[in-house]
Amino acid sequence: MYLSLRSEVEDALEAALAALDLPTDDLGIERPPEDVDAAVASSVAFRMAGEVGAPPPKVAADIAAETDPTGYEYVGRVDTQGPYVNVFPSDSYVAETVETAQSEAYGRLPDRDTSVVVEHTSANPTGPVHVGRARNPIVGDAVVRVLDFAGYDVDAHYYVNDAGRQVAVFTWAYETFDESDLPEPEREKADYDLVRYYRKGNEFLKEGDDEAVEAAEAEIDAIMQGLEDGDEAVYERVGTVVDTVLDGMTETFDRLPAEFDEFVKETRLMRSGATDDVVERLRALDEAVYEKEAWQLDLSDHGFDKNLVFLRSDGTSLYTTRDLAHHEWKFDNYDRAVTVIGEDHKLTFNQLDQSLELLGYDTDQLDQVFYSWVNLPGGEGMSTREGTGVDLDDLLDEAIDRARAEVEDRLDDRLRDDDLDEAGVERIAEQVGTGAVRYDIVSKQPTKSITFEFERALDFEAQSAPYVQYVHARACGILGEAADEGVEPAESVDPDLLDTDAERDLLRTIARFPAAVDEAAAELEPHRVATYTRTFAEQFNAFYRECPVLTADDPETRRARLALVAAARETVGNALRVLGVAAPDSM
RNA sequence: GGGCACGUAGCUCAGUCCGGAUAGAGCGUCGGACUUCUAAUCCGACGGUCGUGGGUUCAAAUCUCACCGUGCCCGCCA
Repeated sequence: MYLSLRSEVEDALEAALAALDLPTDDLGIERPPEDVDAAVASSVAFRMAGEVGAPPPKVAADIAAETDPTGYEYVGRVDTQGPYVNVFPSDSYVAETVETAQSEAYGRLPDRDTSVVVEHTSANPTGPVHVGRARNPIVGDAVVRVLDFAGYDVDAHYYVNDAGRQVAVFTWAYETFDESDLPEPEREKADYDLVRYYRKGNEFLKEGDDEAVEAAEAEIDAIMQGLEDGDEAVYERVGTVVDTVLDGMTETFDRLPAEFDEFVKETRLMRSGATDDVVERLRALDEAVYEKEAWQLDLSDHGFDKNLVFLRSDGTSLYTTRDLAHHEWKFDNYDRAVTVIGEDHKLTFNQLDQSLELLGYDTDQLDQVFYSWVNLPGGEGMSTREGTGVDLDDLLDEAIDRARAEVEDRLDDRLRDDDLDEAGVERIAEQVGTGAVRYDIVSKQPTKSITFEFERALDFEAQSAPYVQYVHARACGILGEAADEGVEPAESVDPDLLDTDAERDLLRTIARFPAAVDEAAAELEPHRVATYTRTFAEQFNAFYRECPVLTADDPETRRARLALVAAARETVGNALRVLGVAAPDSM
């Protein structure tokens, strides 16, 4: 609705400016500050003041006078406040917003007939997911949801690194060490079970005596070579380790939840011949050089100091080589490809982008979302290999425990009489606990680094998931109560019935939701939706305070407000779904 | 040394892409509101040289340049 209003305002302003013989290329359309009542505003008068030779307020008044709302569906009154031209929405804007927002699909944008593959997480399958890695599935899954909601046809992919050196080390370690030499696993789960071998192996390679390490390295190299040569037995050995660990990790991702449509293995691109094929084409490029027995791309003419090695001197491919084949495959199968990836991969990714361009691809179809690392207080990093950091499973457990304690605490002085049983307590604890962790991460700009603080992530008060979830629960509560009393939301609403500031502010915020989705999708910034939910919650709470619904003075107002509550519930419910945060019916 | 990112209140963050209305929240501190649709809520007070300095502009947190600080990267690892 807001998007339509905005484009109508553009048309109306353009027409007014043209009628005044003024340029129409810069309309200065913006959203006014919260304490200004207009829905859309323009600072165009500043820009025209010089041209016209009159002070901005005078110019604004002239433009406003020339702007004719008739013929526009959503443009109501046009007014000025000093140098600003302010546009107020029409009655049908109000009525239509309340009506359309009551639909389950509110905010979902029309199909764009465009397929997008979103690759995210793609963490090495080497062990339990720790909090440092958690930013990727959380942001990645939110990007998937935002794009889906914005009308794209989205597939979520996890690119499995099953051909790298680390996996070879892992396979060797798994086959070499005996369980009796390992510590107890921290959890009864496949990834915790197997990571013990990986850690033991790395420790051995670091501290074992030279001769033994050399022998181990030879075995590891043999595994790498086996993969490169297409040795089925080696694929199978590696696959056993990778699949087992990945199953454990997937269980953790499911808790968030972060869901994948497909796990694409690197080895698939080796076995299919795609990697060899791209190597041939890379070698044929003008930028290809053969130095120190390794094939590389000299990208210095394209702004890269460092050569990109794509074939080792022993003839094996590198991660980036396989990733080039991987991206060619994406280009063949999708209209767009988005990768959510840590900023430490930025250089490599830019080289990959450049290489794809040299291979003749249109890399405008390729987008990346880079995120910064998550650190522990005190500047300590997190490492699977060394076993430092906070496991995501532990964080989620703790979050749910705290949420459960919170629900139980509130049980006694709970006003609402809805017979909350044990399953209900558990349901709320999981929705709130998991939601809090997820929201804490998804609500921040990915480019900013995060210092992970347990207490802050699990603060259930304002600016957290529970704060927003509570709004949804409150709306559900009112609607449930109304249904019990046999009161139905109004099907069509007389805008005059919703004319307090609180009602109008809430309505305007509801109307803006599709625009928020559109912007978040365009910029690949799901945190914008989180920012939106926060504003939304504030507006709803103001409405809740100011406007009694069930005890409103007359039946028409009651039903009109109820319709507004229904619209609010769908809006905040869908906003939470876009973020991947549960929307509880009660709390 | 070079490249990229970040720097907004004591702390955690929006706002920066696309320059415009007194720079907004939350946490913390202090003071208030539950016989009224759920107090995981709300209201109020206190708190800011938007890292520093220059430039562009009628107008700069936002654009631009320099500098400072922090992080990441600069491997025949991923």
